[in-house]
Amino acid sequence: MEDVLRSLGFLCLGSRMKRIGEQLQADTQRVLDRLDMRIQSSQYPLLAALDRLGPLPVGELAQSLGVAQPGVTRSVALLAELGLVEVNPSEEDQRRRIVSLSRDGRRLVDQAKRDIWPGIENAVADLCADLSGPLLGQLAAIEDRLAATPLHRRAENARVVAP
Amino acid sequence: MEDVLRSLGFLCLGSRMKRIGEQLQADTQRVLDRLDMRIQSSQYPLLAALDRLGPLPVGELAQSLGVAQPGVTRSVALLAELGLVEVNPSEEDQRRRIVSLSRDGRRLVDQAKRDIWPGIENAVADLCADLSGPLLGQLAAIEDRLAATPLHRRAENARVVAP
DNA sequence: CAATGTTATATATCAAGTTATAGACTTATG
DNA sequence: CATAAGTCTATAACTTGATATATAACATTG
Repeated sequence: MEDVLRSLGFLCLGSRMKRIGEQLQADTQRVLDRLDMRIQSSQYPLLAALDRLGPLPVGELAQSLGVAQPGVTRSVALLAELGLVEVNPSEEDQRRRIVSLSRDGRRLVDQAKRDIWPGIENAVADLCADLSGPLLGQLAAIEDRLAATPLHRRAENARVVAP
Repeated sequence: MEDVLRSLGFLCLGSRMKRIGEQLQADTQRVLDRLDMRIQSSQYPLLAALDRLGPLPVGELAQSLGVAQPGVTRSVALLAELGLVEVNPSEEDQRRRIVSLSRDGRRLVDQAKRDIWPGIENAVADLCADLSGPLLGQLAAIEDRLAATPLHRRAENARVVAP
C-alpha cells in the first residue's frame, strides 16, 4: 500500500513530521511503561525545562517549550495534582505563578536523568545514526527503521551497549 | 529564553517533530484561509489519497495515510457532510465501506492541484532548500527559518517565482 | 450448518495541542 | 490618582491524533 504522505513529499511535510513525532512519543511511552513510570512521556519536557532552567512562571515555561500557554497551564495542573511540581505566586507580580519541581518531582527527574533518559536518548540516536542528505530522505529512513525495529527494542540494545 | 526541546536533542525528538509539524500545518492553514478554502489543511492528505489511489475502503485509506482507523472514520464523516466524498458499501463484503471523491470533491482536488498545492509545495521546498547534514541541525535550521519568514510569506514569493 | 473466531467499521473516551476570550493584576497617563 | 491600556494566567471550545471496545458481517470448522 502506497504511503501517500511520503509520495506527496514537501506538500504534506507537516502531517508527516507530526506522524513521526507521534510514533516516537508512543514508542517512548512503551519504554516508560515497562519501567513503571507513572507519568506520560509528553510531560517530561516540562520537567526537564524546570530542571534545566529552575523555577519559572507559566508564560516563560511555555516559551521555553515552544508551546502555547494554555497547554502549559493544563500540564502544570496535572503535574501539581500528582505532586511533582509546586506553584507559588510571584512576590513582585501577583499575576505570575511560579512553577517549580517539588521534592518528589526533583527525585523523579534525578532518577530519570540517571536511569531512563540516557537509554531513550541512545535509542533515538541509534535510530538517527549515520543519516545524511536531504530531509525527506532522512525522514523516510527513520520511518523505515522504526518499522523494522521499534524504539523500545533499540532502547534495550542501547542500554547494553552503553552501561 | 533557551529552547529546551532543542537543547535536549535526541531525547525529545518526538515532541520536537510534532511541534514543527504542527507549526507547518498551522502556517499552511493560513495560506488556505487567504484563498477562501472551506476545509482544514489536515483534510487534504485524505483527499489526495483518494485522488492518487482511487476509491478505497476506510481501513486501506487509514493504512495509506499512516494513521489509525478511527481518525479516518471521523474525517470521512466530516468530508461526507461537506459533500466532498461519498461512501458506498462494498458489493463483495458488506462490512467494507468504500470512500470515493464526489463530484464536488473531484473539482476541489483538481483546483487545489492546479492553483494551491504547487504554491505550498514550493514554499515548503524553499523552507528546506539547501539543507544537509545531521537531522538535528536541519530541524534547527527549519525552526530558525520559519521564525524568520513564515510559510505564508514564502508561499507568496514562491508563487511569483514559479508561475 | 451452528458455533466460534476473525475482520471492518463505528463509537466512546482520552490526550495534548490550538485559538479566543475573560478576569485579575500591573503599568502608564491625562 | 483615577482611569485606560497592557500583561499574565485560566477557562472554554475546538482539532486531531490515540486506544479500547462494541457491532455487524464474513470465514472456518467440528
